Amino acid sequence: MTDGCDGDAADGETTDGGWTDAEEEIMLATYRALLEHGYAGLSISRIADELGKSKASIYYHYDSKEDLLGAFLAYAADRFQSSVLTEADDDPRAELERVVETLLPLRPDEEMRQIQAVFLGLRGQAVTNGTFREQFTEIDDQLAATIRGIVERGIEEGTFRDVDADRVAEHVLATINGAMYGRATSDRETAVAAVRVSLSSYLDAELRRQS
Amino acid sequence: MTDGCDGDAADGETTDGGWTDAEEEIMLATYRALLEHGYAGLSISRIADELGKSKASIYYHYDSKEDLLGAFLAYAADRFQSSVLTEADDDPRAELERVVETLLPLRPDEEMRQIQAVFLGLRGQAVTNGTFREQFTEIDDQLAATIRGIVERGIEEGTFRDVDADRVAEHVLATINGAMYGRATSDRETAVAAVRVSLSSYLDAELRRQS
DNA sequence: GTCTATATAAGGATAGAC
DNA sequence: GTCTATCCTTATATAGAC
Repeated sequence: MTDGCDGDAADGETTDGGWTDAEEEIMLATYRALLEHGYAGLSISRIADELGKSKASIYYHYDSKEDLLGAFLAYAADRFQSSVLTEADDDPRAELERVVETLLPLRPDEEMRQIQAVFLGLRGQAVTNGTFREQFTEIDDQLAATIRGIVERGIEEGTFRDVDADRVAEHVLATINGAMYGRATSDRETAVAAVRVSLSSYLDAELRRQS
Repeated sequence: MTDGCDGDAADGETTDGGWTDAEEEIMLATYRALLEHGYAGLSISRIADELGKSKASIYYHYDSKEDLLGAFLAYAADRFQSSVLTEADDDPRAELERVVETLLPLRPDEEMRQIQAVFLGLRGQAVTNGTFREQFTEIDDQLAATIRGIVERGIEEGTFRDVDADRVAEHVLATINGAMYGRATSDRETAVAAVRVSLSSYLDAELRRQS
């Protein structure tokens, strides 16, 4: 990578993360290009068009397309994960429900639909791209840890039964991912609602104290 | 499409489906090319290399790359679905477990891993490709119907409780898809086993008669 | 940091011979 | 049905001016 997450706070850097203004503009242009053309149709030319600058200016900031895409995935993952971690400290069951609603909203707004579409478009490449694969491994690891943490807290507080938190977390994550994936790659409109209902009743049955 | 699923049994057609020998060879070459280079690296040249023939010979059979890919997805879906439908008439709970084991094997052989990798690589394109999207909608519809049918049979036979078969089916499908997807696009090796255990205990709790 | 111009390769697709 | 040869477009990436 040309630049990216190094610590030195050079001029023009924004408050969050380690992205210069120019780099962030390129990331946003990449996002728009992905939305319009999908991963298969993504090119440096397209990104440059969205950016309103020349192709060469992109190569000043990133050594190659691969480099740029790696940086973009890190950028997107960062924003994706922080959107999930916006949680007040409710009771664990409500917190769990809010994580589900965040990742798998019953009525997603256009922005969420787009973010997930872009994300899943990239994730499809992880089948054959090792760098992407590593990054999505980390993303899922962190999501699973978040869910597991909530379940563990519920157990400690005595709100939940003494279940295997890891199993529950993996089940919930897989179900969310599967429904998210289905929503983004098919037109089975009623599926998500059915999964949401079933997932909630599963969690109630699995976690509620009197079994 | 140039040819494909029309009914007339022209010369050179194989027993199953509506594929001529030449077309099936192209499908197999496409499969190998996808395995080696992934969707992003798939080109007519690569397919021709795998086929051992010239690019032009492919254009004799298919009008365009898009045409070829549509045919390939239909071909792959056909083989994928028939692999799931290989079920003897056990009791419904065992049949359910075998569907899960087929789609989400604890120890997948290399062939299954490859089939799923290719499949998910294509599915990633359904985010932006309407034709693919329609085909995956149909695939998921049929998988859901298969699962739902087993649950309904169990209810009729009195083996299962009177649950909402559709909800259970959508839950199971989403969980399977999510775990399959995770396996193909990340390196979280223990996740599938955890999901399998959790899914089995969910089905036991949800379906067993005395609630 | 950004531009124009360009090198070089690969892509999809067709023409016409066999 | 398959081949070679070719057209045209697009892609990644670089050089060198400003």
